[in-house]
Amino acid sequence: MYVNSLESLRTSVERFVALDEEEWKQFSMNWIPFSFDKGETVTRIDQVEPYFYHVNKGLMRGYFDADGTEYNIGFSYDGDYSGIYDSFVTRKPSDWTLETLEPTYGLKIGYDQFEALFDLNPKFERWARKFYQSALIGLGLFIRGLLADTAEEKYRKLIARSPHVIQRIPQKHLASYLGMSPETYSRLRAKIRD
Amino acid sequence: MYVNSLESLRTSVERFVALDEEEWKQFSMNWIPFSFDKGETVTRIDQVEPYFYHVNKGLMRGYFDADGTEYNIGFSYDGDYSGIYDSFVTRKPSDWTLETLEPTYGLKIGYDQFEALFDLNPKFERWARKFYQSALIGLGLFIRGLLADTAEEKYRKLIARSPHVIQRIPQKHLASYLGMSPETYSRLRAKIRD
DNA sequence: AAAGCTACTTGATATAGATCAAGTTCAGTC
DNA sequence: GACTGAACTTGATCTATATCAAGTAGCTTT
Repeated sequence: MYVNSLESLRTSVERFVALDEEEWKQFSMNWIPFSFDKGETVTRIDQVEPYFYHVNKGLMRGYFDADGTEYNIGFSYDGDYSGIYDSFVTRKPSDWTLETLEPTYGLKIGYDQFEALFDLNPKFERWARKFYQSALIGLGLFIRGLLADTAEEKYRKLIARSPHVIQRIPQKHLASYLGMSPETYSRLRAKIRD
Repeated sequence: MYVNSLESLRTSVERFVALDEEEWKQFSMNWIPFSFDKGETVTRIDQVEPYFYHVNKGLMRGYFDADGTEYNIGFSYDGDYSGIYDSFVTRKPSDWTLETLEPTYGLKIGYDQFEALFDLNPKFERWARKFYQSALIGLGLFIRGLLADTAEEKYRKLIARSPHVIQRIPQKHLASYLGMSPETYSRLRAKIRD
């Protein structure tokens, strides 16, 4: 994919702010490579999220467990940011788990280094503001679908919106992401195949 | 409440960043007072949200309408920020409506003036970053409840968390906020009164 | 390539909560 | 301060989706 793993992060960052070479050097200085096998737990419940991630290639899911049932809040893949943001921001133990669904590698940055970025250059804080803005918009759309859509509408919108990604994610996790049981998901799939 | 309406905004802003007098003067310069009666539509569907609001006193709800059913995503009251954030950020017409449930007044700032703040002083961008962070955390909690809690659990958590505010909000809007019908809300109320 | 898991499928049944319906109470208006 | 429409309550019924169950297909590991 990317020979130099920094390029993937740079592409993502420059979606929000343009940086010259000197700025990029400063920005990228404290990010460190990470790599996980498939099925590894990256951040576990009761842990304080130490890192903010950028996924170069791979796939992760964020979920929480309530009485043995898992609820996925979202997935991060090639070119996405990732992490347990509420714990990262509040420095309080997490209710959430971050786990890989594929071998996943990319770059991560620790909390103190992340915060230090913002004192180096206001552009970096602008990047973060825009990142949080976009994350907020994403969750707003997600909530809208959860509240107003029937199971069938949710399923139809998902395949319209993300035809490729859903090939890579086990159905039970997609079902959980859409707020329905795996059986319901499977039945919708059969119904809509026609 | 506040004799000088700027003081309410300042209290909110300084929750995230401390400002000296000069900085505060710069920050507050372009905010303008607003005032609405009860039941007024502040931002309507298909409008591009022109303002970012700070509610000094009063109560607003944000909702969207799907086939005649309204879904509340949240409320803003005394000391809260408010607005249709996705439209404000993307400059695209809104699917959402912002409406007052009480006479509401405070301060607002236009999009260009809001963005201009961030070029004046990096502290102002830090304030915005932290605001979006906190909004993101709030929506995460909201989603968690929607996905995993039963109607009764949602109701119990609401009265535990917001005993005072719920006195001010009509039940049908609280029901919609919790993702249940007004009848279910009413029945839970009767059940838990015991 | 057989064994053993886990993921999916499909059918039968159960249920939380929605919808429909008919009062009742309450708040705003003249 | 009676009138009117909206908000709430309570009961009866309905339904979308969950849960339970049993079988099948598809990976993984040796």
